Amino acid sequence: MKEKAAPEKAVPPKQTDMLLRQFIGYNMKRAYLQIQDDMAETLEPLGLRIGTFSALAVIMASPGISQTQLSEVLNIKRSGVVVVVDDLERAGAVQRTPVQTDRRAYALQVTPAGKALWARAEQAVQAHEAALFADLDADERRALQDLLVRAARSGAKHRKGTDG
Amino acid sequence: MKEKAAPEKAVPPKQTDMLLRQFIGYNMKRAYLQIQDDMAETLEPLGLRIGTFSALAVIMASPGISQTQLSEVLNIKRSGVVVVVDDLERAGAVQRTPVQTDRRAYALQVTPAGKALWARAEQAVQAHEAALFADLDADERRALQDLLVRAARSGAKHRKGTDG
DNA sequence: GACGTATTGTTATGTCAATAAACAATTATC
DNA sequence: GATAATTGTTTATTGACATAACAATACGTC
Repeated sequence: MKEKAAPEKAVPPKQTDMLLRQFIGYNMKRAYLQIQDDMAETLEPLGLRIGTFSALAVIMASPGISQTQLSEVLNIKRSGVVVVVDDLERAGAVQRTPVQTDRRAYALQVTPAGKALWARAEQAVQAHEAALFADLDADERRALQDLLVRAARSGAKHRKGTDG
Repeated sequence: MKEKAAPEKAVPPKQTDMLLRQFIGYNMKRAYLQIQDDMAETLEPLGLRIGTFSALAVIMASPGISQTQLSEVLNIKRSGVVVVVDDLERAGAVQRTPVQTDRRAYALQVTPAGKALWARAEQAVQAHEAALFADLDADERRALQDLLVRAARSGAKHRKGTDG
């Protein structure tokens, strides 16, 4: 069920993605897609997707946050936040609370059920990452975290001049 | 032009994505999206997208490769390869060559123009990554590369059991 | 207080990359 | 030689976004 007829000369000894492996972007993409797929599988039984999981985390950490603020933290547009919050509200995990000082805005709150859901989700993802990165010891995992944060920062800084 | 009316109690001192920063997946996503956007900008003047750039690299490294094999290397479906190869062929960078032993398949070849294009693209992306990761020294970049490869491998291994 | 402007959340629509499903032509297998 | 599998392709669908317009509300200035 693998190679059969097709040109045998192709895909010889050496790796076919040799020329791509030199790039951080390529390796980052491969790692990211792997992790993302696994993460989605982990969250699915809890009724969460990556987007709703992330939003729930932010609202947990910042109760009363507005949808506009949430969109800035998550780096998506306000219109995108609507469907995410709709989803979380439909699941009973989050509530749109009126803001006294501004009747346009909602203050987002995590319900008790939402807090319980977050506890389960956080634990599930922690366990998942622990299993996923079993090959990396604690030091290596810390190093990876640090390098990823710095890479993102570096990208953001570099981007400042060209994204406007 | 940033925060104004909205609930001041929200987004207090601490980071609103505190609960997410513990996860490698979150930091990976942020870094990846940064890099991907920048990469697309770098390739655009050359008439390439990330997908076509990657395909060109693989065909460079494995002349005569078939579209099915290419789809396996790039981790996309055969139907997705069609548009990528169409694009590269339209640009005159790649050619679909008939295979003697199998009249269904094409052996993909990079044209002279395609080789020149690859040389320019490879150099552009190398320069781009050098600038993008200027904050990381050579050792750190190597370490990041290594950790990303191992993370992807770890994910793939972990996935073996659950993706069927 | 009244005016124009800005902001919040929302809806509708588009985009982009990728998948899924079906297909004709060809090849492999028994 | 009949049946099954494979290659590349087309068409339709998905998902996760962005864009653009909108009503309701708030702000800034006179």
